[in-house]
Amino acid sequence: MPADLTTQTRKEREFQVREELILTHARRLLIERGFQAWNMEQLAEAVEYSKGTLYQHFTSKEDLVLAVATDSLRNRADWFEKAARFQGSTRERSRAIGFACCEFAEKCPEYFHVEMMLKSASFWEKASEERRQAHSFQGARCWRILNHIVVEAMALNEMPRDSFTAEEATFALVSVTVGSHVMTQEPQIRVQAGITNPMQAVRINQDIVCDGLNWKPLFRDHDYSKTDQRIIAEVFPEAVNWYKA
Amino acid sequence: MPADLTTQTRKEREFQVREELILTHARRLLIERGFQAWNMEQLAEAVEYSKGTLYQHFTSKEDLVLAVATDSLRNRADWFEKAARFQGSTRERSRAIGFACCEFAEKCPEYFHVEMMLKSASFWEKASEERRQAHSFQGARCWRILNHIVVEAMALNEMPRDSFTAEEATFALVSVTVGSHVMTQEPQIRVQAGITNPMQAVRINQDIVCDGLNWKPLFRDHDYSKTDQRIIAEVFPEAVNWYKA
Amino acid sequence: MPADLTTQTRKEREFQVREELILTHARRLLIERGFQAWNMEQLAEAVEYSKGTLYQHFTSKEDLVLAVATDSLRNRADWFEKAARFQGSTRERSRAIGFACCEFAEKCPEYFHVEMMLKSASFWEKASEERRQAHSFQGARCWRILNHIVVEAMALNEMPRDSFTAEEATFALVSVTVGSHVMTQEPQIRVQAGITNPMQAVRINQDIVCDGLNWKPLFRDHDYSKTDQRIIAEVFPEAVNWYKA
Amino acid sequence: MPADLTTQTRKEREFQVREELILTHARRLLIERGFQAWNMEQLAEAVEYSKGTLYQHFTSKEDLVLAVATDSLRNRADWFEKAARFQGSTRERSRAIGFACCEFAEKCPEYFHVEMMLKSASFWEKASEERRQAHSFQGARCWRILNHIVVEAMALNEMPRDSFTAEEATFALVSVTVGSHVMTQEPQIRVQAGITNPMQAVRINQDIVCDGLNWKPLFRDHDYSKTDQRIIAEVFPEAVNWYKA
DNA sequence: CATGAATGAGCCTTCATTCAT
DNA sequence: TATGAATGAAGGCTCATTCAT
Repeated sequence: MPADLTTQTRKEREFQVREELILTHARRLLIERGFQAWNMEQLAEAVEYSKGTLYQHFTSKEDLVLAVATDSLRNRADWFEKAARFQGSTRERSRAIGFACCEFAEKCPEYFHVEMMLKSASFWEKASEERRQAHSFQGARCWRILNHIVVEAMALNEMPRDSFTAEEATFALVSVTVGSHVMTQEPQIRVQAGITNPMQAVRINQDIVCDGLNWKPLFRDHDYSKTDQRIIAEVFPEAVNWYKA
Repeated sequence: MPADLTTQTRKEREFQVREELILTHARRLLIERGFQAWNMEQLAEAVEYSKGTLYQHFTSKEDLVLAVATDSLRNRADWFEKAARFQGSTRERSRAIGFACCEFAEKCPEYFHVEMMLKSASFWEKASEERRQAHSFQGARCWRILNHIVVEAMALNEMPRDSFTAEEATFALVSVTVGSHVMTQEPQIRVQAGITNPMQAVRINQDIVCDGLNWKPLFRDHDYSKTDQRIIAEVFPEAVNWYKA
Repeated sequence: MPADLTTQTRKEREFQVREELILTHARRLLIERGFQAWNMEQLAEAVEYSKGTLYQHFTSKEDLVLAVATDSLRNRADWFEKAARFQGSTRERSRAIGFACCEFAEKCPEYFHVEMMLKSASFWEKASEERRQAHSFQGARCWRILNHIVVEAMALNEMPRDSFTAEEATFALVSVTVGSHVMTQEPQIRVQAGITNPMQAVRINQDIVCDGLNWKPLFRDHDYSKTDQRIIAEVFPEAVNWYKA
Repeated sequence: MPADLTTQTRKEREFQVREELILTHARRLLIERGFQAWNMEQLAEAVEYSKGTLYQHFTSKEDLVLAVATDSLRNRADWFEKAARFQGSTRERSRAIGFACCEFAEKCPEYFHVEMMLKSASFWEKASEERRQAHSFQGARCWRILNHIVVEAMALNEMPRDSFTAEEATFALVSVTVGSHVMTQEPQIRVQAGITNPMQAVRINQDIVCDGLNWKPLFRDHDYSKTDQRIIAEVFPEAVNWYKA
């Protein structure tokens, strides 16, 4: 193996490692303080590199934050994929995806802190085109995976196709999940709703929507505890923490 | 009646009028540009008062923005109250509240632009205690109104009480509504879900959740178009715009 | 006289005074250090105002520097105008304008330091449209004044019209003057050319060009010392310094 | 001959070649963007060497730019020398040098972009002593060549020696040339003076000055078109482009 | 000798907030 | 009470230069 090839590979590896280090610390700051309440100087100190080095990886603060968000989204899509491969009925698989959403909220809480930045035009303008596309791509992956299960459910007559389109059903599931996570973060709402286990609350809402879509077998007719145990064991063995809490 | 008392009262009236003027323009800026992309100078110009005068009404930019948000929330609670007085079954009244949510999203779009700020600790720290409480108060009003209808529905056996608690049901409705509004704003989601009428999409999701809660009469068993016409006519006569679109 | 009018006027006056103070110090820095070797912080310290105040007068460092340059140009045009009103033959009046050029170089040396910035596109982009136009306007004034004298000289047959156009003649005078000032600043050239009095050197060159244009009465046929004394006495009584040196 | 000496020589040759490569690209950047709007990184990319290598040739960006300028100046001096050897009267030879100036402006336009930097003390401080001297040396060469022709013209009574000294005459020619090039670059001046062919405008001004110096035979008495054709053919056969334009 | 990752001083600009008038 | 000039901290980003490999 030629020396320069090794060198190249090592440097690339180091570059990758450094980029991940930066992303990790940026994610932490995002979780702890949101977007505004930290600056590139502080991040540089945290990663023990200089500001200049940061800018060799990312073209702007926004570009960096978008990269964090996209990373999270990639995780989510990966979890979605794993969940979609769960052996079971379509409703059981959608349930597995529900778990994936909770896993996402648990492991990538910063995403919800960034979400609104993603709606501001000025934010996107400051990010590089490359990262914009990467983000869209991961978003589309998530949607597609869930949508395919819904389409299959309709094909198998496990969900009626006369009330809602597959897209409406997918949209309902996406909406209730995002909304539940958002609401779950509001201290006041938690008090009023008497929520002690946020993830549980999210999953209940997903069940309500699935039942509302008449996705068989209905939650109110069926005991999903066995399924849940299998999902945890087979798909998210590391998820016990939030599931038990 | 002493002259100075009259003066005082007039001054108070003028103060009120000015405060509302400021809030109106701040709301507009919030809608048009979000939180960052305008400053107190520009707001002062817009209201044709000086910056100093602005600070006689609000202790900081955050305080001002929170006041705008609270105003919106007060509107929402007011609309909820009107909707709750609608003559009809509990499900019909919840439906009226669904209308109120859409009315809110239509008339107070800035609220969604401010939402994230409301989650940042540093934001709340800069607002006055007075406004923080006012905000919480209006939030609680909204919750309570919807919650009462759910409780009543359960009392009347229009919604089963064995599957979910009243709080769970309320939370599900709140979550799906917020989530739907949020998702509805994402261009990519709109494309993927084929959404042309966002408000319609929100209301479909509310129906799905209500059906999921088994709130009778179910949407899939019942034609609500007459109810909807009545809601519009009796509660939101001015809502036609977004409803027709 | 209403109180607020007085106030207004006083504030405006103060604003003007401050703007001039800023320009004066900026001019000094430009002379001493060129464009790069000072920053807005240092200027702010020099004028004993804050950076923010600087930016209430000028939109950028470039805008400020352009304002200095335009001020100088305005002076030049004013001096040109005064010179053009000198009582005498066209050649004598052009001679008076030659004095004005020297006066300009003496009183506004920073202009030559800024000149090249004025050729960089990125410089102009950062200045406000308003100042760009003001600069062009003063430049055009200078040209016009000199050009009119040349045209008149041709009309009176004091300069032949068969060799060069009026514009060519004007351009030659402008070029030799600018070039002489530039070259005069080069220490090496001064040594090689044995220049002790730069202004004198500039004026000799102007004479050479006028003679080259065959502008009567020729320098080599005529003693202009009386004219020069009159110009100094009547047009630039304060110019003695550089003239005597 | 020892092996390492050969190697050394080859390495030296390569070093030279690389230095020229760097200078060539730096000149291009100077022409295209001036001094500020490019950085060492971009130059390194352009020459396909690393930044470190750049710094083995030049001690700083300023040092590098000065080297470019000196190179140009060396060209100018070389062209002056060739022109000075032109067979003809002194005035014809000065005419050939006028051509050389145009050739210089055409082939080394970056020199005019760098000129101002050369006046800033901070620029010179950052360049190496070696390069500073090299630059002065080439500047002096140019002056000397022209000056010798003037001296000779006076010796031969082709130019009167009673009006101006040889140095004054040389200085006038240098000044008008530089000034004409500078003015010729100003868009506004070009418009006002109706200049379509900048080089032509420069040469007209040189003629005016020579006539002003009474350098025989005068331009207005003599047809120089034959001379010009010879100069082009014999001294600057490659100059046709700008001359014809 | 060549490399290019790492550095960090430096700069322009913004804007919420204050306070003398 | 209303004003708006003045403030100055803060922050994103650049880039010439260095030096370990």
